[in-house]
Amino acid sequence: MDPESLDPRTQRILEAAVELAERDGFEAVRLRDLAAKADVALGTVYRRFASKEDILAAALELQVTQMRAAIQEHPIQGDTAEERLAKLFEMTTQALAANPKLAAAMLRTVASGVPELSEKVLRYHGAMTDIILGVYRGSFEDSLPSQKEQDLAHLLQNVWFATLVGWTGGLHDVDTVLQITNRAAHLLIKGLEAE
Amino acid sequence: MDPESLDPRTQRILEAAVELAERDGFEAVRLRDLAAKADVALGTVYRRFASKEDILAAALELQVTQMRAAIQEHPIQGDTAEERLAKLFEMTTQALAANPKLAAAMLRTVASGVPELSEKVLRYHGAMTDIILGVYRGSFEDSLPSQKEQDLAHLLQNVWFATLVGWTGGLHDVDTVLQITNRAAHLLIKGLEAE
DNA sequence: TCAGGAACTAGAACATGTTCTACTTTCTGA
DNA sequence: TCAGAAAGTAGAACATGTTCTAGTTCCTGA
Repeated sequence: MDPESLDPRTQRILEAAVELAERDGFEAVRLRDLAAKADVALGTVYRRFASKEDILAAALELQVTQMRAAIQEHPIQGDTAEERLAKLFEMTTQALAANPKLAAAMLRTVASGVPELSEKVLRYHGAMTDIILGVYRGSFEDSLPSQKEQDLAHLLQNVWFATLVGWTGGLHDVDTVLQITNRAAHLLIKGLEAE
Repeated sequence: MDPESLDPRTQRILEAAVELAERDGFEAVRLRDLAAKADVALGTVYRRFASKEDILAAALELQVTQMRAAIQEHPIQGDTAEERLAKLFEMTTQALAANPKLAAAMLRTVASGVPELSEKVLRYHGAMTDIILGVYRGSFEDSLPSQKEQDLAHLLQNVWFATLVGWTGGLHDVDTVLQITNRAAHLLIKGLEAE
């Protein structure tokens, strides 16, 4: 999922989608505009992607995969798992908040429930869980994570995702996203210890 | 939000939307079909609702409000909060699973991030939090809930929501939704006790 | 009662996602 | 090298969400 590994047309299509979504959101990713911007024919877009949402799902996958690589490259520092997780969520949430319209478009795609997307959504999900797990443990060595660790990673991802959805829906602001997610991390870790 | 309190045309529009979504999902809620089924003109649909998603958001709000009334009427029995919450999630998840396409359409709407929907989404959210809080406490008396109780309700709702989205997206099955949600309830309650 | 306005209706019109067609260009393997 | 396949292109065509128009019906307040 290296962007370089993609053929040039696919790369241009994804770049154009991201730019359009950044500027004006999901509806602004008009496929005629997208094709023009990427300098391909509309038919070519549809040869490579099944739908508009498929394009955005691919863009998301790409971004998350790059993020995982970046974090493995420059590990997050911190003495406790809770600290490291707080930094992770701070970083990633700020990154999303820097382009709120793009973030909303991608979250909407993940939540669309379109069966054709499940493969890509699953890969996004897996990458995100890996990241959380790696940060929690403080390393990306691949000794098998315990069931408890997996539960924690999965639950935190769910809380973060749902809270971000609330943010994109105008239910609360970015700070609230972090507060809620950190509260969840705190409580879940405490709960696991108490078990 | 009593369905009876709605004017007949609005009621017919919402009923038609739910029927179409139950049978064939979000895309099948074609507004021309919907208007025909509800026996109103297309213009009337747009006089009452801002968009297709606005209709589904209204339908969701209605269903959740009815659910809250039903639960207040017939409280969930159980000795511990954890038991009662497990029953609540079991009931509600099964109810959604009985009409998976409708459920997917509604969740997709909640996650769409369309700003115009935020008012309705907020009301849905509030009603759902009330339900969880009431079940947790074992009563709907309105003594002020503590911050901890609110946190718990909010977090559980997030986990449940995100997991349902995963289910509608084909990431896992209904049983998994319940396992994850119950695990979260267990850990969060433990975490709160340990604090 | 009735004038004026609000809501409704049928249907055209428009925007955009998606598909299809006819033709051209590029790649691939014998 | 070159024939056939695969991929690309321009653009028409179609489906459906959304808006608009013209005319009708219904309600409300003086």
